[in-house]
Amino acid sequence: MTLKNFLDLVPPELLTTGSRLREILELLPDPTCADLLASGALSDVCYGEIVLPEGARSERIGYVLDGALGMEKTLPDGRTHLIGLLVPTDMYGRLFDGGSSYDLVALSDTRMFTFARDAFEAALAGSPEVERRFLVSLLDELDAAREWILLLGGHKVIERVSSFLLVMLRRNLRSSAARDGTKSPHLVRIPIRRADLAHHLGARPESISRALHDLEKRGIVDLIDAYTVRIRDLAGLVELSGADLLVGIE
Amino acid sequence: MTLKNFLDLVPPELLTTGSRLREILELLPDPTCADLLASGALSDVCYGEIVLPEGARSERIGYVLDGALGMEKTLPDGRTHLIGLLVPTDMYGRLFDGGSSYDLVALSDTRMFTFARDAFEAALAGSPEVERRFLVSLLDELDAAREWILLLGGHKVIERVSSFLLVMLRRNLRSSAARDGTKSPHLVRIPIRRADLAHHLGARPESISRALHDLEKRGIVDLIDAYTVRIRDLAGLVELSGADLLVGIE
DNA sequence: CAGCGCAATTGATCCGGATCAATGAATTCA
DNA sequence: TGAATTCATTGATCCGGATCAATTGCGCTG
Repeated sequence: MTLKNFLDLVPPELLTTGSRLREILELLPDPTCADLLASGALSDVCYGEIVLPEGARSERIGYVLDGALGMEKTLPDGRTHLIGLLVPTDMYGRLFDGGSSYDLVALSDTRMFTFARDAFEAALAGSPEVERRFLVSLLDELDAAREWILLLGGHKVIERVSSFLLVMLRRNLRSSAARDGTKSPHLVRIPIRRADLAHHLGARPESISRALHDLEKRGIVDLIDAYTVRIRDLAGLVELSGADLLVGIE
Repeated sequence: MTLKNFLDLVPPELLTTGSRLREILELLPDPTCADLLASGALSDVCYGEIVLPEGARSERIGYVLDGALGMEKTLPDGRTHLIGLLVPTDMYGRLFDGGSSYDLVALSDTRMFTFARDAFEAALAGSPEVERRFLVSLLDELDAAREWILLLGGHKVIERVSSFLLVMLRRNLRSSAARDGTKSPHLVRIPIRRADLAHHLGARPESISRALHDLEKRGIVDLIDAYTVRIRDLAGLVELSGADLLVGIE
């Protein structure tokens, strides 16, 4: 696998500013980069599959291309909690350290590109510059977690649903940015099922459904199908979300 | 300020395994360590004071000695959300990067020890070993954020209050560990006011109060005063919290 | 020591969302 | 093509916690 092959494989809109991966790849000296890509491989999983169990030290570092992965924590009494969501352009795999404290589960059929962990670590170790870049990507992750906490802080379900749509919209914009001056109507794809979304937002599927249809009745969104929403009134959505999740959407 | 003076100043129970600070200090070569400590200073703030406003690039790195700081996000409509809590042994100050996306606010009268940011960065830059250590401390922070998400996922207020008490208990134990075989009765100090705690747990002060007194009626805790709780039935508390936040206790 | 002010607690009421139950839409399979 | 399965949606009811309104308790200050 060469850098060129890789760039062909990965849809270009997934390698723009949204991700640190491209920056990292381009900072690497040729031989290191080749080593890293040589270890790369495509991987597909189906809904419900456990990509990486809690505590396991992953031998592969992954980059989500399509679909969605959930960070899922299982409580002793058998219940589970979703504590995070990985969508295209997100990476997973804990470097330089033990396993994570949650299962990584596919929340829809998902395609990933994975690298060998040791090749990745070698690449980072070889360049302080790159390691610094990786550190910043960790800070990003921390921000994402904090944003999630903020989202969960919205007491009413409709607030949380609005915030969620904005988070998703922003991610879409970030990854498909740059090209297409054609101000495409704000289409948001919800990559997971109602039950999982409800779970993620600390609510029940019925409440999510009602909230979405409430938003539609208010003229703020159109529901295209269960997994697709068109945003008609961005300002109204922001208003409802209460938060400043607008950041990054002009 | 020398290493010895510093260690005298800081209560020893705040420099045990709970914190990465000691590890970092001890890894540093003497001159670097001296430089770092030379830049150190004590700092006290009162309830409500803003330690570090959103977006500001802090010139000092802080280490909380006593009290509590809150990471507070202000929404455009004026409401605020607490998205994190810093208690003794926690550090703050974003290295190698811009400001954070939240205000840092004192939630009680708080004492910190602070270092100059450039001295701290220089110390890290001088040693990959130390930088690696710092990276791991970031991973810890990420875990803490995820734990908080998990806590907020508990739907009932009594679950969240129970989880909160367990989180606090564990932190106490971590920092006062090692010495005192005298299994002190599990005393938990709540370092913040009811209103802030409620805010933090996504509830109202009245609900927090009722939940705590409910716990007392069930014989699970004794309420010593508004800021102190004795845990009588740890297993019962864990049971109620639903989560596995027991990790690290006993 | 009395009075003030703030925070915590307790009480009463109301509403959002969980829960229980049923229907509708879409996909799979015989 | 029709039955079975799986989700999403809609409807009805109930409860936990928000909200509104006092009351209690404690540290300060006059």
